[in-house]
Amino acid sequence: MREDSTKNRIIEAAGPIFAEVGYENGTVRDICSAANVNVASIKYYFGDKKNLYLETVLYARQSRAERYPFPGWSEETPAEERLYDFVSSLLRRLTALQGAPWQVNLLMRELMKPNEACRLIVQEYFQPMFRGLLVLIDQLVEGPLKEEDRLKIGFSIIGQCLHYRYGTAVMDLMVPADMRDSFEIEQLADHITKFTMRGLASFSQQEVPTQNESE
Amino acid sequence: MREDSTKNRIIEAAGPIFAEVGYENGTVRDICSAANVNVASIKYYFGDKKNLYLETVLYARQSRAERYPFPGWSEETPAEERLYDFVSSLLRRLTALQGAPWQVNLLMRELMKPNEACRLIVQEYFQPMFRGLLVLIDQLVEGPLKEEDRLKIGFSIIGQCLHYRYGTAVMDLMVPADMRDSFEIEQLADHITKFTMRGLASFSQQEVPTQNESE
DNA sequence: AATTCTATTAAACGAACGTTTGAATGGTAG
DNA sequence: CTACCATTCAAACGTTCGTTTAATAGAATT
Repeated sequence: MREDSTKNRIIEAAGPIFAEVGYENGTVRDICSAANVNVASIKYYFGDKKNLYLETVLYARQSRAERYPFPGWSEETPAEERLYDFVSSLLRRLTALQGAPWQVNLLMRELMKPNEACRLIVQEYFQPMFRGLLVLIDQLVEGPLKEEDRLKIGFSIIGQCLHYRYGTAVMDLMVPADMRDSFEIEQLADHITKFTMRGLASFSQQEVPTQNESE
Repeated sequence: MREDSTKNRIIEAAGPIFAEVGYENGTVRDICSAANVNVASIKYYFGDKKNLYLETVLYARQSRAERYPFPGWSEETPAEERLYDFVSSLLRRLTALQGAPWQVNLLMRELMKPNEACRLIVQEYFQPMFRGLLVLIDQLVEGPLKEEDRLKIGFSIIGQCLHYRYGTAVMDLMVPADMRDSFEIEQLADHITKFTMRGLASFSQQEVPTQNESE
């Protein structure tokens, strides 16, 4: 799979192009030109452009999952440290503020299309991460959580992280150039961790509702 | 401007189309068909398609700023209530979880393009909101804040909100259907407000660095 | 050696797109 | 009535796109 076959060369050429300009703006001629293959190779190896795109997204997902695995903690790792590791890993995956590899850009592009078939693929990419986060949240909060609160807390955490990818326009506008040093991944992870640890405190002594008093 | 002129009819037809399928997938023929005008009208009124798109984005920005203005508070409004109002207004602007008017979708689409000229327009749309949020943060935190922390806190807040728009794929996947009732705007705003109020506590008794010990 | 399969190529096809043309329409002013 | 102007229209233009064809060369197989 890591070989220099023609099929792989096409995918590796298509990836950055699709990631940068999107599916409809990435022409097969550009891709084939970048891969040094004939345009007919698309039909020969992938059937059509749509399927080339699909295989490219699959390839991106797989290559991405192999890098930056979420850390495996030892038993006595403090919960706050785990949260920091999680946040910084996620930020690193998104490589906030700087050029991300095309795999990330492509997956992010897919994540925001509401009605595509590729969505399931992206969900496979995010769901395990999110489930891991939910487990982590349980460890951070003393006492049981309402399921909806677990989810909302999870969304609060990954929302803070993802914003450094989605909101680049806002970021670039609001953060002066001489302050970029304070927005490196370590410092962002530090902020989000502290902010979140405090935010979680609201739920630590929360009453868990009995089964009778449902809203 | 609110008249039923041909030009306006074209923009109002182009808006939902561009918002749903994007610039390159929205054809002038579809737009003109929806507006019941001839295709040549595009050139006649807008010059070309690119300019039609630009005017449509401008129109969306203007119509959107008029609705859902951020609330003006009285002097004695508690800071936490102001935060709740801000968050719920923002969420309402984004109309999380349900179909948003095309103006929002179009502006969101623009917000994520990193290299477009339209970006300045979107920044005009978001910058005042963000500046207002920074002022609010100052009121919520006792004592002075480092500028970078003000920004990070601001990003934490709008990150939590925007995620309910960007991350619809994750949301739809993780939130079971019978739990959607707990994800209405009021409850989301409630969660984010509480979560944020706690998170802000980390900064309330913070030491403000003297001018000498810069970074 | 003859045949078959795999891979690649130049060239063209048909469709869809943004754009443009040139005429027709209808109201208004001279 | 005539001339003028803004507006609308059907039709076509030129380009680009994804796709397909038919031919070719080499390797593998019989």
